[in-house]
Amino acid sequence: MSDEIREQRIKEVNELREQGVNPYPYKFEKTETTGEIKEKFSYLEKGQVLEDEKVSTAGRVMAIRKQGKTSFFVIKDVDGRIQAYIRQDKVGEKDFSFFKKYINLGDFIGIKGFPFKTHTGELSVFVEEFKLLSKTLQTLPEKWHGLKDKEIIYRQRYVEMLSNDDALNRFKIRFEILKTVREELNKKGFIEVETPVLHYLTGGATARPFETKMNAFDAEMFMRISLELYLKRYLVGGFDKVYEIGKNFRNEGISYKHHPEFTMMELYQAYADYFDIMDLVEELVNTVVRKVAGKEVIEYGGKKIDFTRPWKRVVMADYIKEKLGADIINDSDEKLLSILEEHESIPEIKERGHLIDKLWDLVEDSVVNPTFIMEHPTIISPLAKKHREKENVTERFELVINGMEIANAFSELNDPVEQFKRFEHQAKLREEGDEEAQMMDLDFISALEYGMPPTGGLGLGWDRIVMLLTDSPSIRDVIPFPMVRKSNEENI
RNA sequence: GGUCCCUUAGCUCAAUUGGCAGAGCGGUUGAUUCUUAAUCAAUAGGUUGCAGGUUCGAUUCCUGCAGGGAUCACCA
Repeated sequence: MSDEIREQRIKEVNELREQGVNPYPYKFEKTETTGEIKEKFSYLEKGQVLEDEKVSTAGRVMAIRKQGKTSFFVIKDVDGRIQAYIRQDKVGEKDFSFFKKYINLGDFIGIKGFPFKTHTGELSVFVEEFKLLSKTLQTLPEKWHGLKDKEIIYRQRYVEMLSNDDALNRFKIRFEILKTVREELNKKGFIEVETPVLHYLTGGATARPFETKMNAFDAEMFMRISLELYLKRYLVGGFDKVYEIGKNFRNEGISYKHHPEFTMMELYQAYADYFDIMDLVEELVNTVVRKVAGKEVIEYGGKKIDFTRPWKRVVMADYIKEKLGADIINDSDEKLLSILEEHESIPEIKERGHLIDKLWDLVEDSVVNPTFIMEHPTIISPLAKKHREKENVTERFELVINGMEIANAFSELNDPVEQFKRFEHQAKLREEGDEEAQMMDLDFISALEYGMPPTGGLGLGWDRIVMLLTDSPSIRDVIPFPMVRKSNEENI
């Protein structure tokens, strides 16, 4: 039982304290990461020793190969792993026997020494001094297969990260992507802003919200389902280019591409239209892919996805007509419904907007390479401006990659009277039982009445980009601490 | 929420038709001064997810529950 090993470790911790050794000391002067050492001394020849070069690093002990008067061990830090070599004749009998007795897999250790390359060519650190930095009481997962139990992986992600190097790397990539996005947008003059998470009204998307309560005002509130309506208020207020990267909360089902709490970026640029935003998102995502993947054609689930610019631009109605024969602009509701029925896809709510959404769902999977799907019908786009030339459609596009909607953007509707009418239609849908329809936000209308410049806006779900760039089959693989059912275990 | 599948040692996995619950890693003890999934010897570690049922006998068959996965529905 693990308890037995745990008891053994606690016994050792107590022994250490009795010997005047703190098993959880305060500090270690770590001057190099494992990666920095590897980079700096990779040029060494087999067997070459650089006794005058001093290095100091620290990390978690991931493997120990103890021998009589010498040991090899491997330490892991955020950069990777490096081997260390300790010998009794170098550190002395007392320290060496301490190492053999008290250093276990999983412990944190700090080492000082010099670099050398073994006879088999592995760059290693020859240990002159070491310090136990933190005792682990738990056993590590199996060293060869790593951790595979999905339940532990999701509930105790830290165990996956510490044992499976690819998990740590996956999350490093996630945050490198977000960092790159910020750098690129900041370079273009966008200002990163914040908006409230708790709303009285939800809007900006069609989704069921999480409900909560604010004690101070004794008021029911919702967690935000989008960032849109508050970000637009910044434009009314005088900001030209803003963006926010933050969590949205949608009280809907979980799937390989859906998670109730997910990371959304929204961006608004005054005086721009949806074509400008198309160029911007194409450049931004392409830059991120090139920087993180180092190439423009990536592999996802064995499939090639080509991010080379320019990306395909397809009118939504044309695409659906080509694939299904349905004309979402001119066909009657009855006709659209009958086509849906042919494909055994019947929406619960038989309102035209839902029929169109359903038809789109049927063809979405056939899009693999980055593609802009354009000109969505007005009826399913309550916040988008009417198309400047065509009837019944908006200046909107969605970026679709590998059957997933990655981004959604429009020339933003800034006519307050028109916006009010669109909200009224949404309100009617709500009354008819569509819990996902948007709520009437009169303060937002009021903001528009003060005037919002012509604006191009974008929403982009970065989790899905992270999936693509880490070849992860599920969004839960790229959300560090995904939602799990409340545990029954008392001691987890 | 529906349907199907999974749950055995800390971890990764076995267990023939329903017939003594096993291995590797990890742990402990010992040997070992260039190992790298180190090696060698010894050893501890189990209420087979939980609760019932069928049976002489259940890890194995049945029912319920819990957790997890896949998929469908809703959604991005």
